[in-house]
Amino acid sequence: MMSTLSISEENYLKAIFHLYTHDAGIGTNAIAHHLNTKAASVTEMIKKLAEKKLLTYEKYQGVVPTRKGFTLALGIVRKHRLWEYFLVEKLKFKWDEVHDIAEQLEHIKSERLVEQLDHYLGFPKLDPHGDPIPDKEGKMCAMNCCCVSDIKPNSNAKISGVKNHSPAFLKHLEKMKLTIGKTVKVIDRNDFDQSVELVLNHETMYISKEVAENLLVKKIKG
Amino acid sequence: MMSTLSISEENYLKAIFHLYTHDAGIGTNAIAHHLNTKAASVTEMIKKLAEKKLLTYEKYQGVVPTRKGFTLALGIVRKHRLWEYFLVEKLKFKWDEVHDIAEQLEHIKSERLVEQLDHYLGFPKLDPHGDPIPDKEGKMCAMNCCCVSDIKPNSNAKISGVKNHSPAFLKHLEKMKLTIGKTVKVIDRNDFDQSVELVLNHETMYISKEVAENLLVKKIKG
DNA sequence: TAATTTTTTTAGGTTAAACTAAATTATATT
DNA sequence: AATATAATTTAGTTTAACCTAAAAAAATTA
Ligand SMILES: [Mn+2]
Ligand SMILES: [Mn+2]
Ligand SMILES: [Mn+2]
Ligand SMILES: [Mn+2]
Repeated sequence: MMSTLSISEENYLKAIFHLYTHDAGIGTNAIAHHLNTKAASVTEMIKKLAEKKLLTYEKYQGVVPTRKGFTLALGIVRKHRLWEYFLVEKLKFKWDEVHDIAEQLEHIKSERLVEQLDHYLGFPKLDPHGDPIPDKEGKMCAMNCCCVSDIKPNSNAKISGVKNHSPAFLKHLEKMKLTIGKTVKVIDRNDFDQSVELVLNHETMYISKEVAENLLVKKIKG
Repeated sequence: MMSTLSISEENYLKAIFHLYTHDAGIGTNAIAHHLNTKAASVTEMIKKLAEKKLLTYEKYQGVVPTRKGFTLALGIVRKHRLWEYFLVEKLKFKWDEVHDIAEQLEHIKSERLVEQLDHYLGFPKLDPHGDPIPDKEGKMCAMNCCCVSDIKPNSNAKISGVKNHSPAFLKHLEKMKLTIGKTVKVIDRNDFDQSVELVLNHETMYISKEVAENLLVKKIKG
């Protein structure tokens, strides 16, 4: 009744899910770029997923995930983030080392495994990068955050996540001690290079435009 | 330099390793049966693995794993058994539920992951079925065990493993409380049906020929 | 609107891993 | 030794997932 998906199919579904939820247009090229394949391959796979009612597709009109496709994608994201949490909290990996391994682990097929793992980890709500972990029903907490570059000067904020997940960026943040949970005060934005001045642990520091745009925070009163 | 193996290649290597170390002849048919494929598919794969110097092969003469192939196979077995241990000890799976999941997990590619997992688990020496877990260098403890049917009457023995790993057999053993570590006294073997009489927890019980042949024990003095 | 550029699809091929059926080699039986 | 049986290999297909190059459609720009 529920023919099991191949790893490729799962990866396409997940890519479409991500593009869909990040509002970005879900064009054939965008999907191809996201998966490191070519547009022609995407068109083929899209047809197969449409056959399986995981998304709706009309030629040249792009795709939209169906309820079923969306739910399946959420399940893969759930696994990915639970495994990342496991790798960091239990196996002592750094937050910049876990994504590639989770890309493999997310395809392990066993409902029991996911539920037991979730239980074992204490039903975490957020993964090591601050991304919400969907629960068994696919529900996850809303992330009302914005990037540092959108914060008004002279306000306090708590670091809550990253937009860019590249190891290079993550390592850079860690070196600067800009890790999740830390509180910062945004002092000012420099018009010349869009760098941002802020205070972290009572010390003044400057972060580049690139960092400010990819570091997510939540405003806090004060 | 070390082209990474596909999941299929890994499964063939592992099957050959198992047949090889259990003395069974490594015929094309035996491998095919072990992997649920057909002999023709085996011949093809064998050629590829021989190309990669993971085994030696001469037409109609069968195969022998090379040092390199043997080492790689050991690495997969190591991962399989470490994951089984993890599933039972940390995620509270039963010993009859872990094999299929470990069949998937054993193919996750990350040296770091295996070493961290091993460390996290406390470098276990045996998996939930009593099979030895190879260490990082491929060394594992020798299992000087034999099946209950080979034990002389009136001797004590400790349950140390299973020959048959099927969930049905494992569940059956658990129901009869014949679990690893338990001590039993072998009383007698019945000539009529080869069933074996033994004492477990001060109670007399009979086990069938099939059970006696697939339950592994270590003799103990007394 | 017409021309140009970009995006998407189609057509046709490749590769890994499977399969069936037929041919070949090895082993066992008479 | 001749024959029958079993194991193995070869030949020829299939399928999923990719690819390149060309065609078609859509979006931009002039
Ligand atoms: Mn990730
Ligand atoms: Mn993450
Ligand atoms: Mn197993
Ligand atoms: Mn085992």
